[in-house]
Amino acid sequence: MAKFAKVIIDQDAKALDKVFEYIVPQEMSIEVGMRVYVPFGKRVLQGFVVGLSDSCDYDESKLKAIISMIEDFSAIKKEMLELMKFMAKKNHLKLASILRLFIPAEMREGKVKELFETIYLLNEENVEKLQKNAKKQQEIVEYLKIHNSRASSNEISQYGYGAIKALCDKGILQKEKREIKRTPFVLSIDAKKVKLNYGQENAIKTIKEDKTYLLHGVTGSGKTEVYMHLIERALSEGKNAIMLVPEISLTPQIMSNFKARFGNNVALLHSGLSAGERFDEWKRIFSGQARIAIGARSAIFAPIENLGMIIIDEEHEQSYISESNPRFDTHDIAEFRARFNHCPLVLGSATPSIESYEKAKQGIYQLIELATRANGKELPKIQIIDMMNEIRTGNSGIFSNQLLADLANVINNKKQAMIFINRRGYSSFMRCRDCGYIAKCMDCDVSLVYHREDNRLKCHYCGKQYKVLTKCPKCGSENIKNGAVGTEQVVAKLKEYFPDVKILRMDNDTTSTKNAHQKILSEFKNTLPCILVGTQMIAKGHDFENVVLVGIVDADQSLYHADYRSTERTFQLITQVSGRAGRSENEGKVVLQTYSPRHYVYKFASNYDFKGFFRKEENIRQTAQFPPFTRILRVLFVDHDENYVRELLKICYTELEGLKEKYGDDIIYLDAMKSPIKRIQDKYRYQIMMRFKLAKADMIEEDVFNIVDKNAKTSVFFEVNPQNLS
DNA sequence: AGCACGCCGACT
DNA sequence: GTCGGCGTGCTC
Repeated sequence: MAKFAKVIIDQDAKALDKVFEYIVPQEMSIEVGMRVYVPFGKRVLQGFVVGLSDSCDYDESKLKAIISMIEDFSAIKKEMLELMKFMAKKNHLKLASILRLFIPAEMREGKVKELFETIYLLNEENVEKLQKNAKKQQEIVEYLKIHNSRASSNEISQYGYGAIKALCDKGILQKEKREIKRTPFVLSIDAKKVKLNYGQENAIKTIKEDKTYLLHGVTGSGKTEVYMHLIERALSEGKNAIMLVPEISLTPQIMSNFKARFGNNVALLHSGLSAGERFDEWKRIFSGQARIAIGARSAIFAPIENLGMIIIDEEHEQSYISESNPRFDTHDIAEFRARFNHCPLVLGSATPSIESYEKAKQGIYQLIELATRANGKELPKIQIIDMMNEIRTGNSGIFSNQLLADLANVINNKKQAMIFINRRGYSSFMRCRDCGYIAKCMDCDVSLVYHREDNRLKCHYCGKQYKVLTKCPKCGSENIKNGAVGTEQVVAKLKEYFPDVKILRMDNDTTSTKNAHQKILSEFKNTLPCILVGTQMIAKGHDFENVVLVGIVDADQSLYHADYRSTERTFQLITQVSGRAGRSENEGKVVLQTYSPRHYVYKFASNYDFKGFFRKEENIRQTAQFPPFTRILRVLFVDHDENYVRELLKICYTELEGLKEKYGDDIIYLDAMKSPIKRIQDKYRYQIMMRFKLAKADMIEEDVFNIVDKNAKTSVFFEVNPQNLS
């Protein structure tokens, strides 16, 4: 029996991000991976046993003993402990925050953040008890007075735990637990058997080795059927599988297909599950009752042993990169687990990411192509409309004459159309027409977006809501209005042209509840003629046989974003959206409206020429020295205290500049700046952006981590090849 | 993260 | 003097 245990305390603080050692009581049969209660200072905390040993590195006389085991089994399996080490090194994350990804929130005592939130209420009667010199406390009270006498704990935690506690003791603040409810998802089941074509058969035969495959299949080529066969084969060999899909395409259709095929062998992990349901699914996987885990990003952490197949569908999707809290790329995790289990990893997409396709080109991944559609149908024709030309000929509206004519045609034939808009809310600012003032969020340095249905202004970063302004706070003018077009306005305009036609809207606002999503889609399915207006989310996986026209209102939206991936994203978007038209015997058409019709992305996208696009884009990235030929590292400093972050930024930057001498032109770029959104949730954000050549990238990264770690007391986040900068 | 310790300004 | 706020440091 081992005498000492190495324990990681389950607290997300930088100062605690190390291994603590404890004595294992003689009668306790502790195993690696178990969760335990340990004495820590004056408190009792939860911890993870990550190692056992007969010797200890710390002063033995100061060691305390483990109090008890939380469960009598190892919640963290060996593979996951290895994964923890890998992630800590690769993404420079705190150990406890990684371990938390591996178990459901339900299991962690009092930490079910998603479901509970502590709210502090101001008790006006006791305010006179405030002491004059208690500045922090006064600030808290001020803050609450401005915010309707209520605030969540993370809104006011900046003022210090001590001050909050003092206020609670005096009765000036009252604690309240608020529950956030979730609604479960309903499944309808219908099984389908499809005959495979040659390409599909070939793919299945090829995918069997311990390596990574890139499955490039045009829209409608039947990738899902390939996935099912691969999973089936893994099961028949006594092995298990994980399949990842983007959250947005976790549609009832896909889920019911898998449920119908694999029954109770499947555990579905999606955001619609309540904490309890999620825990139940986790337990089914953990105990081996469920052998297939299907879900969004976080399902890659499912405690499945003996993996025989890992699949990432729509591998190019942004959502596979976690952009908050523990930041990681799902591809890396999947790669790790596949190699650990010696099984195939399949990355599937109709529009692979440039990164992945480049790897395939270099032979790191094996490329498999599905070039024909399973139903043998042609892809819909894409017509590009030059909107500048429309303006020149006197049409300054949202819709081109061509699109209007095609829509009229669709309606006459009692068919359906989808109108795609490239962004939610569509920057509907509230602006003063006299002085130019724009309504902004108090805590985040961004403009508020006007939402018509509840007539409110919302911050898309922190979710805070404000009443609509009737008077400009700056100049007092009453001439203050919301500008620009959004999904709502497109619907309103369409109603003017086609007053008798059913027009549905689907975006983040109309689908805040899970069932709303389904309701809109089934209404669309059953209405002829009908127009569905929506954002990104109508681009994914829904098959509607009566859709014969897809309109892309403003394709350029994602194009001129200051982001090296924006062209790639535009290509993906167009391909994706176009795939919605003409799914069955009806011939489809796509009308693409743009203000820059000569941009190369439209030429390639309208011909469905992925390879041509890849060659062009690859060339540009290579000459401009962008990923995948270089690596971008963003170091983000976040803190309530602006002076502190700025000071920290300066110190780190100066020291990082020293690396230039060491690495010469392996460092292409280094600069320090404010984050594009300077403040989120009242925390200031500054960043250092670096770009370096691949050859020495790992070494440079390591040095950067060390330099920043040495200087920083608070939260610093590292992101490799960040997606969107905010 | 959360708790103790200790310094320092305000006030009976 | 002493009460209590707030910065600092430590937890196996």
